[in-house]
Formats: sequence, C-alpha cells, structure tokens
Amino acid sequence: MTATASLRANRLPAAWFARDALTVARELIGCALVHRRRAGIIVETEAYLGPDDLASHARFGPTARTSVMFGPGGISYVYLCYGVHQMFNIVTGEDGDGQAVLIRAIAPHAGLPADPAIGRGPGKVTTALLLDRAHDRRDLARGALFVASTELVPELASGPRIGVDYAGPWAARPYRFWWRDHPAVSATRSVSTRRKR
DNA sequence: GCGGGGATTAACT
DNA sequence: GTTAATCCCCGCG
Repeated sequence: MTATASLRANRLPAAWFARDALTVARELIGCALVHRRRAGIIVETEAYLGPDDLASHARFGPTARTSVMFGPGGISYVYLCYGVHQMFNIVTGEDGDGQAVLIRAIAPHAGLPADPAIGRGPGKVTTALLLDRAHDRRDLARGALFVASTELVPELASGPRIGVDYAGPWAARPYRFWWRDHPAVSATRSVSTRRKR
C-alpha cells in the first residue's frame, strides 16, 4: 500500500468540518493534507469566523467568489492573492455560517522533497501539492483531494493572524495556530501556547 | 467601466 | 527593512 493510499483510509468526513472554524483550525494541526500522491502534515492554520470577522473574505457577504464560504463545511476555497499566490482554505461549520480555515504551512510527508521550506507559507502549500484555483469548491469527503487524521500529537501554539492589520479589533485575536517550534511553520511569533488533548 | 488594495514571496539594500 | 511582481475582486458610479 502506498503512503497516500493508507492515508485515504483515515479521510476526514464532511461532519468533521461541520464545526466552528477555531476548533477545526486547532485540530487540523497534525492532520495530513493529501492531493493525488502528494501529502503534507498541516503545521499552521488560521481561522476566519464569518461575515462579522473583518479579516475574512466573508465580510462582504456571499459574492461570486466567496459564496462557497457560506455553504456547508468540508469544501475547498482557493483564491488568488496579490495576483500571484494561490491560497488553500477549507470551509467549516454549517450551511450559512461563512467560516473557513486557511492552511498556512505543511511539512513534507509523502511524494515531496524532505525540505521543511517546501510548504512553509500559504503560497508554498498550493505550489507543493500542485493545487490552484481549479481545485476551488472541491468536496474533501470525496475525490483525490482530502484531509486525513494521523497518530501525531502536536504541541500547539496560537497568536494573531498574519497580514490582517486592516481588520481593526479582529487583527489581534489569536486565531492563528501552529505546531510549536516546527521547522515548517512560516513565522515563529508566539503569544500563547497550549497542549493538544 | 475604473481604481484601489490584498489571508504573499523572493530578492534585493 | 523595502520593494516589485501581478491580477482579480470589490465597491462605487
């Protein structure tokens, strides 16, 4: 059995994503993000809570681009940032919530060079896994793109999200989560820490 | 239509 | 620390 085939047996179902973005963002750390024969361990995420969250694309309500965020959890949301980089997000919560989690960094796991920089940063995540906007609105409960649980038990840290200084009071809230001291994390700024489970 | 800005990155100084 | 690359989306008219 190949590495990604065994991960497939641990694919997370749609119901796993039908929870609030903060919970999903925390619990995604240590899970595997898999696309075809490539897989990375998620080591950094950010939660975006809904239309009230002034850092979120959902702040304008559903639009042609962001309507997927207002659907049920477990669907991908991929968009282009700065005209250059593709960002991979997972919609969470119930239909109508507008919540999502951005995957900011992965550590190489299968089918990738053993270089911690390969998935360090949100634009690098999509490059490493060969994802682009063609993978927008995919159902992660089916198909070649999915998330799988692992036996890993990361030590979690949290702090403010990156690059959202325009979001007023929302900018400082600790909605970013990462695997503490992991070499594949894109920034090392630490505000608080806690242990998983 | 038009204009401003952004959930970034790498390659500078 | 600063900046260029590069383009779609959104809000407004």
